[in-house]
This record gives sequence, structure tokens and C-alpha cells, in this order.
Amino acid sequence: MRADAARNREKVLSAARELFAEQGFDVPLDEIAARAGVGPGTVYRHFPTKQALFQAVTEARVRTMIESAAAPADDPGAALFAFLTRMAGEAAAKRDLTDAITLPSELLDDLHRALGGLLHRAQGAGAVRADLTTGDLVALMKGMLRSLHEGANPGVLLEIVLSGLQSSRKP
Amino acid sequence: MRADAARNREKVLSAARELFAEQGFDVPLDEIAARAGVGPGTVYRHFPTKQALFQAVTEARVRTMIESAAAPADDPGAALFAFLTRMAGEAAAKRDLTDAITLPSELLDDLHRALGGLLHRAQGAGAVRADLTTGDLVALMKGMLRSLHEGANPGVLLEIVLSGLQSSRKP
DNA sequence: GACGATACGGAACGCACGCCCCGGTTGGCA
DNA sequence: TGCCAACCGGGGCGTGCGTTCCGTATCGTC
Repeated sequence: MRADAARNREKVLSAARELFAEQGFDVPLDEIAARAGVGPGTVYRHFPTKQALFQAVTEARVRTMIESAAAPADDPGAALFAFLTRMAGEAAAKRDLTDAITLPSELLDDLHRALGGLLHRAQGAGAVRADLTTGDLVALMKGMLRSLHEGANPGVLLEIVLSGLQSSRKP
Repeated sequence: MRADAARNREKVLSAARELFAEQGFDVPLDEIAARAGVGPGTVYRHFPTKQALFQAVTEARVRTMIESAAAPADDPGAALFAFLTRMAGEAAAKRDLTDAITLPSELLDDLHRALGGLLHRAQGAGAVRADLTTGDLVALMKGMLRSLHEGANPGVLLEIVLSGLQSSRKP
């Protein structure tokens, strides 16, 4: 690859990182190109589609998340709670993580599997109500992340979700 | 108004009710017109804008919700929980309610006020954690509704949210 | 320094959608 | 029944966005 091409590729990635983090997947691609100081055509020389650029920006972060979820832990309940806490913190700071786990992609299957394992182990330890399915947990997490972008207090919201996971309601 | 005009108005409203309920605000207006068996121009003769049509379909339902939230109750905690339960049930069945309370509108202020009152009374009775603000509750509710549309089990999700509202996490 | 391959930029295309316009039609009153 | 105002349909406009095309500029080599 030519030197200027490599330079432009980095400029595009850098601009995409900033704008996807600020505004999520919905930023116009022209805006990314403008921030990078290149034309839209140049973006498409390096990434075949907007989705591909988005993946290039988010894939590593999501994969790190998946790995941290799959890692063994001696307190399964705490591990699940720590994972959700980390997820919330990351999503509150960068809007693109929420889109990355909401838009369809192959990575999602891995994430679901990892979350399923985390949930199962936590349920085995009695730390989380037993009638929760992986699908429920994923949906709950997505809803929580989106609430964060609407200005909810992250700490309070997280506490509510975590305490709600533990047991059924008091009579 | 001419008889055929009145008939068409009803056909448009009926089609809009169905499609907004199924797909939310995002259905193309042309699709609503097609389902009603009229042209797009006819829709605009009766409703100046897509938003206006959406409001015509949802306003009454939202207003009923607000009134039920504002009604006095002898058990404030149960009243708040009942309201959220009803909201979840309604939103699980009809997608447009979620959009109606997410998209900006004047009705939202009323809803926030009603929810704020409900929350305050429940907190006064000690049924809900005291550090929760109205904004937090609204964000939590929106997140819950959206989680429902992602396929979460409504019963389980609702229980999690309600039990989470009550108290902080076990140590 | 010249030349070919490579990359650039931005104008242009296709598409989807909200919204408007106008020639034709229809309803209801005289 | 005839007439006109009200109304209808759908083609068309403007906009925003993802994507593509191509004439031009730039890089790296001989």
C-alpha cells in the first residue's frame, strides 16, 4: 500500500472512531470523510461499506468484552454484575458500543454465547433468579444501554437492574 | 364534510392504527395510504403532517395513561407498580405507545409530571428507593419498553424492574 | 526526470421517504 | 338532472444518505 493511502486510512479510522463514539452508527458517512479531510470516495477505497468501517472501529472492543465475559471467575454472580457494570460504563462514554451490539452481526452470536455462560454460572451459584433466559438478559442489557443515552443516572440505573436480577419482588 | 371524505378519514385512521401498532412511527406514510386504499394526497388532506396523524392515533391512549397515573390511591407503592405493569402490557401489544412517549411532544410533560407525582408518593410510603429521580424513572421505563420490543419475556422483565425499584442490592 | 500504477476527491446516481400539485372525478344541493 | 365545489389519486419534487464513477493528482520506481 502506498504511503499516502496508509495515512488516509488512519485518518479515516480516527475520524470514524470519534464520530461513531459521539453519535453512533447514524452519523452520515460524508461527515466522517469531511472530519478526516478526505472525500467520500476515499473512504470507500479502504472500506467496502459503511458497516465494514463501523466494524473495523468497534470489533476489537466488542471482542474484548466477549473475552472478559468468558473468563472464569470464582464468584459467578459478581462476575456477571461486573460485566454488566463494565458494559454500562463503556456504553455511557461511547455511543457506538450500543449500536455494535444492537445491529446484526456475527459477533453478536459470540456475545450471546458468552453472556449465556455467564448467566448460567451465576444462576448455578444462586446469585441470579433462575427463570431468566439468555434472551431476556440480552434484551434487558440493550434496554439499559439505551436508557443511558437518554440521560438516566448511570449509577442508579445500574443498581436497579442488578438488584432486580437477584430475586423476585418483596411481597 | 362530504360523506366520502368522512369515510376516507376513518379508513386512514384505521389503517394508521394497525400499522403504527405493528411497526411504530417508522412505517412509511405511503404504506398507510395503501392499506387504507387511498393515495398519499388523501392522507394529507385530513392530517397536515405524519406527526399529526400519529398523534391522532395515540393521543387518547396516552392521555388515559396519564389520568390513571394521576388518580389517587391508598397504596402509593402498588399504584406505581400497577401503572408500570399496565404500561408494559400496553407497549408489548402495540409498538406505537413506546414511540408516543419517546418522540418529543407536549403530552410528554404531562406524563412526566404524573409519573413524578406517582414516584414521590411511592417514595413517601417507603415503597421505592428514595434516591430515584423522575428522570431516572422515565429513562428506566423507556428502556423497559424497548427491551420488550427486543423479545424479552414481559413478565420476567417487569418483575426485575419492579423489584429493582424497591431497594438497593444485597451485599 | 519521466512514466505507469495507484489513490484521490467530489460530482453524480439510486433509493426511500415526507410532502405538494393538478387534472379528473364524485357528491349533494337546486 | 345539471352544476360546482369538494375531494380524490398518484405522479412528482426536495432532501438526505449510501454508494459509485472517472478525470486528475500523486507516489514510487527506472
